[in-house]
Amino acid sequence: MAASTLTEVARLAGVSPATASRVLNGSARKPGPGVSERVRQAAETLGYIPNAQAQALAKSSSGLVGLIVHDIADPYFSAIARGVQEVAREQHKMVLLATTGGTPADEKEAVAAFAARRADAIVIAGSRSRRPEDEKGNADLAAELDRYCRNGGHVGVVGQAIVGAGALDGYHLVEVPNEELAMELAGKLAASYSGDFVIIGGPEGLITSDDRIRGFQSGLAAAGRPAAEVLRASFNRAGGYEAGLELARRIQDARASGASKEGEKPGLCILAANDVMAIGATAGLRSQGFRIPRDALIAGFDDIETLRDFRPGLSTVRLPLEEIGRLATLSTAGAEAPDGGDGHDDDGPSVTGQVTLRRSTEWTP
Amino acid sequence: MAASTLTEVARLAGVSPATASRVLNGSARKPGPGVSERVRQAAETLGYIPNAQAQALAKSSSGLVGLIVHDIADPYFSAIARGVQEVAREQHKMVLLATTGGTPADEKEAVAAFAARRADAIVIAGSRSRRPEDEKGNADLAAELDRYCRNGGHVGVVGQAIVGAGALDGYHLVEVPNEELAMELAGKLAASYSGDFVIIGGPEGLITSDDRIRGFQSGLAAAGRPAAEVLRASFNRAGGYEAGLELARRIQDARASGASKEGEKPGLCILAANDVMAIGATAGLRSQGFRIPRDALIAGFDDIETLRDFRPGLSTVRLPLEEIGRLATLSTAGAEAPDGGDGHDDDGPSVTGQVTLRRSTEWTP
DNA sequence: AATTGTTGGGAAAGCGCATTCCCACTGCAT
DNA sequence: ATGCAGTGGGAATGCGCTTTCCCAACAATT
Repeated sequence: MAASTLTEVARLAGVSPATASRVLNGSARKPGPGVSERVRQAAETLGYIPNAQAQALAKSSSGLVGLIVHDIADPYFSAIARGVQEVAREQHKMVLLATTGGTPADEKEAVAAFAARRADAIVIAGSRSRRPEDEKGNADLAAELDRYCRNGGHVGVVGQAIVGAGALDGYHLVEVPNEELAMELAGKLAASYSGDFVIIGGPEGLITSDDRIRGFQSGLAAAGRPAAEVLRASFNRAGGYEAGLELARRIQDARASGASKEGEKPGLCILAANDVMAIGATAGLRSQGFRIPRDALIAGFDDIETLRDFRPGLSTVRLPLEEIGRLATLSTAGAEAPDGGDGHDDDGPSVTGQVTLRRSTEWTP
Repeated sequence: MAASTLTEVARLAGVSPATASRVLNGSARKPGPGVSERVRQAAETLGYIPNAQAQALAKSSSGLVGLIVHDIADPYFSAIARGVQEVAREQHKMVLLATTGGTPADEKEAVAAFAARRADAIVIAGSRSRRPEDEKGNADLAAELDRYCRNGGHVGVVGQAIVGAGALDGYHLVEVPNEELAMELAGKLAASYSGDFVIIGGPEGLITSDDRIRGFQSGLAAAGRPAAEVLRASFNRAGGYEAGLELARRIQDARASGASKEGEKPGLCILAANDVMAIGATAGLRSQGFRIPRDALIAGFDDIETLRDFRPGLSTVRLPLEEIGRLATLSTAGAEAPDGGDGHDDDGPSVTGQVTLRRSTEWTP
């Protein structure tokens, strides 16, 4: 038994398919009450479900919004996804999910797939990369997105503009002031802690990571501190863990050489480029017997919800992730904010975060 | 500029649409090499992207798999989602996401939407409910799913069968032995801890929660312990937190009345129905000055990845969430396992978990 | 009473593609 | 030379729906 069609409903109701379509789906023309009732009845008894594919084909609008993330199980992305999903729901759309691990080639493919499905909008979350080996991939991705935009698509971009994309309408950027917030965080920490800083960042070229690192450094510089060393690792918990092990080794060395003493003051303050790296680093340090904040201070970035109960409380920058997802999706919805401006998309909505200091950076001599 | 169509490509290549279709999409008939090359060229220069909607309409198979979760930002669901996504990717399908908060009415709607999009499969994760107020909703959901199945759809169900669904082919259950594992966990804890137990569960009627609670109780009973009291709260961090506050109050009372003394032994062992509730409860207890495991032991369920670095390490039951998502999706893929059986779907694949004891339940007198 | 709107409904033309026929042509055996 | 299977390509139909256009019936206007 195949699903029943509009035509069958129409036949059962004794009307034309056109009329059935008008009553069952929101049309401008409302047929008379008697006819409407008959059609609705027929649809009910047949268990009619409109074929969204056919509808999309006929009116060329699919009610789909595509979402591209690195990894849906990463709490950073799942929080954004929740926001996207919410807005989609409000707008009676469905979200199509693609996870790419951050590989531009995969992202390009995802965009193509979304374009093939004629998604009304694409939200692309997750950091772009500037690594030389990604250059080709980025160019391809940009080209694919440009094409999508030229064909009337809207893309909501989280964080930073697409590398190499044209200045097309259709792009809507939700800016996240990573650098400024990182600077603020570093500044606040520098005010209360006088020791060394070290930064744990993602691979070089990952824009979000680089922005935050740059912010950390400016914050330190503004406070009259020397630039911090930057440890590179993968932008996740595992990367943080490795970096944590490396730092544990250094603290041990410093103590062995008498440059620092246990219990005196924390050997260093670690600035991690995101929360999960910070947690990973903490785990790495702990595995070597070090404790936070006794032996080292540490701060993260994002304020991941699931991690807020972590002990000691992780100092971080709270980012309204869900809101970011919402805004990115809303911005694609066509309803341009009526700001009396140049007509151009005025850089889209922008969000801000909030430096949040907790126990992990509290040092009481 | 609208996206170019197959017909345009065909015209540019000087062939018929039929031929163009044959070369650009996998058809049984392969046109000659010269023609193929011309068509491919034309497609390239035009930036042709096939219209998936039209393709789906023409061959009635959409390449879509629908995923229903309560909340994509919940690490339990996002882990499953990752598994689903992986398999979908392997099979060159896309996943359509719907979040419902667990409301049967919303889930029914999601199923209808998936059916409308002619999704090849639906994976429904997230606990069903038996609450009386959900009865109507469940029946509707079951009816919708049944209809979807009868129309040839496949649905992968995580955890427990759909309440009220018919015994149709098309349903594929990935069983999770919640009760057995909960029993095992409770048993192991009862072996090393002689005090009182209390259970923090989700709302009554939530099947996953109820199964686990039942398992806890059997485990205690098997160890010769009295049944534990069950505190009901919402099945998330907030619910756990509230329950934690309540338990803090009780511990305080017990101490005030001299029934228990600080530092003597943990006042009780808390069995939470999932990890996030356990974390919430821990936070609640801590907010009142209590510490784990000094003042109370606590265990969770799921072994959420993000929570593994939590201190003290949370005793829990490790569930292969990602694998569960994978299996649920794979089971819908039509390739029935060739088990020499009754031809029926042999209960589908099943997974198991692993009791994992950590510091949160370690009591050293 | 004749004309002009106005309304409610149907017929038909796509939307972009897959696919089933059908036809012209080749190479081979007869 | 005639018949045949085999091959590469096109014409046409249909997937299920929306929408424009058209037509009949009726009410409202001078």
